[in-house]
Amino acid sequence: MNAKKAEKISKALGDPNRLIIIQEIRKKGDPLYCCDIDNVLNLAQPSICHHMKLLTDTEIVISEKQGRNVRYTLNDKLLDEYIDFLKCLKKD
Amino acid sequence: MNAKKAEKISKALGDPNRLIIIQEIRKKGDPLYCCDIDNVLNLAQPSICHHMKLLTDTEIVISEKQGRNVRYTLNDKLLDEYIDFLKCLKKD
DNA sequence: TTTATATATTTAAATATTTCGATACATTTT
DNA sequence: AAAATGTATCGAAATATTTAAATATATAAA
Repeated sequence: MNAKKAEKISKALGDPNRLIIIQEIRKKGDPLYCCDIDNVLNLAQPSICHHMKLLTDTEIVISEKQGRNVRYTLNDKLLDEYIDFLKCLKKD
Repeated sequence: MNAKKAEKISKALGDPNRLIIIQEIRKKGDPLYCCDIDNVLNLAQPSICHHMKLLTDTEIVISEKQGRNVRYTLNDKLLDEYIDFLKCLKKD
């Protein structure tokens, strides 16, 4: 992973609401719908939508349209690549 | 590490200049002075200072005053804790 | 096919971040 | 003690991010 990508992911993770969203996806066992987040976050629907867009744009969260819902899952592979980037920042 | 701390670190890493600074500290073998960064970054001195403050506030970078210079090193321990936090976001 | 539900987009305001010039402070050198 | 050097702070402008109201779109249910 290059620095630009790591920067984007860091930025995506650098917000309290988005961290809660990610933890919620993780907690739910994975597949989670947009509306599930309404219950956890004290935000208007467009705000949640904005955060979801940010997370899916970086691909750290993957979205799949399912009927009129959207199903979200964590991109474990990309998370691993991000972790590897961070490990490289330490001594070899 | 709690989410609040992880958020701060993510935010600190979510900037191209700060990532360059961190990579530069890493590249240099570790101890690096503030003025070393002038050569790498196209930023005014107060801007660099601002970024260094942000990085040291989160403790991801450690500063030690040495004469009229400041010596910077990476906090590998905290980086590890951050990595552990990220690992917990994945499936157990 | 009208109505209801879930999500997305647009627009605008509030807030936060980034940047730099001016200046201050601390230490070292002369 | 004065000058030089390295870093920090203040204040302000430019830019980016976060938020929500209004509205749009897409699918499902009635």
